[in-house]
Amino acid sequence: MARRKKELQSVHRKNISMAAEQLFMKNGIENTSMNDIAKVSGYSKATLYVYFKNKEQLVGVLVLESMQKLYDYINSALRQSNDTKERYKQICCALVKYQEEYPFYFKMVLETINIDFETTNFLPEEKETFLIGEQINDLLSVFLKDGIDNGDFRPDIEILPTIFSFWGMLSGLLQIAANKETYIEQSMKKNRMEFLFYGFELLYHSIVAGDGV
Amino acid sequence: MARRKKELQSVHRKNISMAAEQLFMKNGIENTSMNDIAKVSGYSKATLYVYFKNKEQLVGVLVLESMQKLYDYINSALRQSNDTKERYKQICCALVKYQEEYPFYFKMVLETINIDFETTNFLPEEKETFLIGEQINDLLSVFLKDGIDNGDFRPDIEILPTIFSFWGMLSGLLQIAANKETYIEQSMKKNRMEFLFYGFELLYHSIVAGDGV
Amino acid sequence: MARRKKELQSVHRKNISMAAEQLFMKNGIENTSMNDIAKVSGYSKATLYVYFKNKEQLVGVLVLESMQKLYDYINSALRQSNDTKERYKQICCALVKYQEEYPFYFKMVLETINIDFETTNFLPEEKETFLIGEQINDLLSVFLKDGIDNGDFRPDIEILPTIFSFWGMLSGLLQIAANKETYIEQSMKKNRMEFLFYGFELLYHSIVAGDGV
Amino acid sequence: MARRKKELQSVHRKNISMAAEQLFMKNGIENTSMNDIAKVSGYSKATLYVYFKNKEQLVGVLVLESMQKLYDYINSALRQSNDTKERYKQICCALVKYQEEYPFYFKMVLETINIDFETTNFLPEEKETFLIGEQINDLLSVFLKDGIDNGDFRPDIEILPTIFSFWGMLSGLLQIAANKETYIEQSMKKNRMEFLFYGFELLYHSIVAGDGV
DNA sequence: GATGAATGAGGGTTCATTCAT
DNA sequence: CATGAATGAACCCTCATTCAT
Repeated sequence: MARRKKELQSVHRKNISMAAEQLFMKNGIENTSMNDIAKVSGYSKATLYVYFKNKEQLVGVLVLESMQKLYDYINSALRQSNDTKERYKQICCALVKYQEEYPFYFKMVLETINIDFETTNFLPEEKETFLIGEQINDLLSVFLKDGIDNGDFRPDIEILPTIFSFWGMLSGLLQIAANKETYIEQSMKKNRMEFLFYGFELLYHSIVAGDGV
Repeated sequence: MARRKKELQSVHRKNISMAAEQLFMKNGIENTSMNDIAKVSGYSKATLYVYFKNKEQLVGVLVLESMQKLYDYINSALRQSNDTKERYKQICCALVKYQEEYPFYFKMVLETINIDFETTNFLPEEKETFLIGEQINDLLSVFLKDGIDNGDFRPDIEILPTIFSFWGMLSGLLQIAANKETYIEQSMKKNRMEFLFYGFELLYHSIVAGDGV
Repeated sequence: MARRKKELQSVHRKNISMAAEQLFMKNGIENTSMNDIAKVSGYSKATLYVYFKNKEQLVGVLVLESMQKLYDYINSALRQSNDTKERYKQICCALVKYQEEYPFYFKMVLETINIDFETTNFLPEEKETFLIGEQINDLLSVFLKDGIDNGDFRPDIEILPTIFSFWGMLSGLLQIAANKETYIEQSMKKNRMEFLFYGFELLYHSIVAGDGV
Repeated sequence: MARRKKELQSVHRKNISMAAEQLFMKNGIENTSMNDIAKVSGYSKATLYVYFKNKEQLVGVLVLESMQKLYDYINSALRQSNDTKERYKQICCALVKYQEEYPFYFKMVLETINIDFETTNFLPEEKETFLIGEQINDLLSVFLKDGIDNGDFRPDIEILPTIFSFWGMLSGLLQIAANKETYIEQSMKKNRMEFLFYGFELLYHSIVAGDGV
């Protein structure tokens, strides 16, 4: 019984958060009102506040969820193969998949996380999101080290700065691919995915060991 | 007389747009109200609408201005030297400078531009912004071609996809450097500029010709 | 069984009303939500409405309870001594004690009671509160008459108007002493109790028989 | 021209504040919404915020205004006569008049003023209200001293404690007279004013010099 | 009898925008 | 031309209350 109820609870939360997600994606967070979310989710505005403390927490939960999924994606991407290049590609694919599912949070994850982490107030969701981010970095750290050990990557690259650079660069690439899809299609002969893989390939050169790919 | 008035007009526009710019930088676009702009610029709220159709247009004009400046920065960056590597660094510095001056427009330029370019309504400013973007791309196109011709860059890179990839990647790098400054400082031993130059260098490897930098 | 249940009922009512009382004192009636009361009392919000018709009734019950206590206080104050002056002081002390315990109801008792008593709808609690008020007045009435008979009070005072005047004046005094405690301490050299007793003494003069205290 | 405009401004403020006053009196401050005020005043809700920073300030302004009037009333009451008893009665009449005009603020003035005066934030209106309160006390201080010098008042009364006691007592008396008007009329043979003057007279005895009134 | 779930109604406040002057 | 004045619409959020179970 208790179980049943708990399930119901989480169903409602899910209904609401899915409506929110959908709206955040279409219109952006700032341009999505609790009213909109209420309408789309089919609940009354007041009910939203039964399941989520406020809008901020609703966003926080969504970001956290997406972050967990991103971790899973990257984790399973790394398990697909032992070949460095292949693993790199899988990671890129994971990011593509993630961005397609959570276009909005993608930006947020890269922008908002870990500001004033020790000092100011942050929601529990924000903290957990941060921790998962750290775990993802650990995953990537191992990947890079393995690649260096294999001789696939240049031995002079620095792990952490490289990870962060890649975070920035890959997300920048994905964003431009998403935001300027039509323009890219018109000006070059590539569709979005082709463009992306061109960019991924390009970036791979930046760390690959001297004798080529 | 008519001339005089036109000059005055543009003075007022400048006063307003400068106030807006200043506020956008301090508080962000969303958190800057027309009221704030009116107060800082010294004009009445209604007067703002004499000189700008609405807030959107005011933003558009500012984006355009920043884009023009970006063009100038990149243009003069390329004139500083004939050495490919050096010119690359100058371009990076231009972007850093630009981001420091126009942190907000930076994101916008990369996100908003040329959506629905043929079909929907867009402000004249948006069109012009787009055109300057094209000119910047031309500049970079020549730069890349020169590099290939010199043997500094790999001959197999494709011009336009590379330019766009770099746009995305460099802006992603700059954004992450800006948004996670403190985190970067704490987790690695690098400050923002050191991190950035590590990233720039990394990315340079992605196009450099085989025999090294 | 029926009896048992009834007892339980009243236990629940007590639990709720005590939680409410505690919250009303800390935050005021207006700033205490049924939600707060539910949380503190340990019952669900809906259960509150099983035991009390609505918030108003819950307040009404609490006012009634406090009124009963006030009656007890005054009653026992009068039993402490046969000396008129001493009894007056004891009554004042009873009021002080009451105000300290029920700061909120104190005001309510003096403000809200017996408005539209004959005509409009009023809760049974309000009626009972009123009746206890009458009993208190009876107590005071006897006290005044005794004082007059003893020659301690001026013979020309009118009983009921005097009682009511004293109600108003003493409660006003207590309120000002409570609300401006710090100001009083700073502007005169008296703390709250010293100020109060100065006031009580002052007011005693208003009814004392000619030859002084 | 400028003058004309200023007048208009203040007309609007007056319209709004009068509507608010009326509603505050009828329903209390807490139970009066900005919406109500908008409707009654005939302005839109947004316009209210053009003329008053927020609800708090609107209340503050009203309290200040009433306080200024109270000062005027008391000041002119004291100028009406040189006879101590007569002046006392005039003051009481001033208070009656004040309470009739501003029943709501009467309570506020006695409750809210000068809490945390040095330390916390308070609106400029609150500060000014406080200052006028001080001036009123000065007025009363002189009145009491004169009475003592004349031999009309007991020489052993302490000025400030007496003033404060009277503030509390008189306001308590006025409040009870207002809140229980019907009850008073029914239980004694006095109407509100008769009851009040009985109380005023009673209280006068508390400070009058020994040989009677 | 007790409550989880839900909500209608309303709270104060902000903002881009309009329009008569 | 410049603006004081005004506002509709929207914002996030809270609350007392109800009702099926």
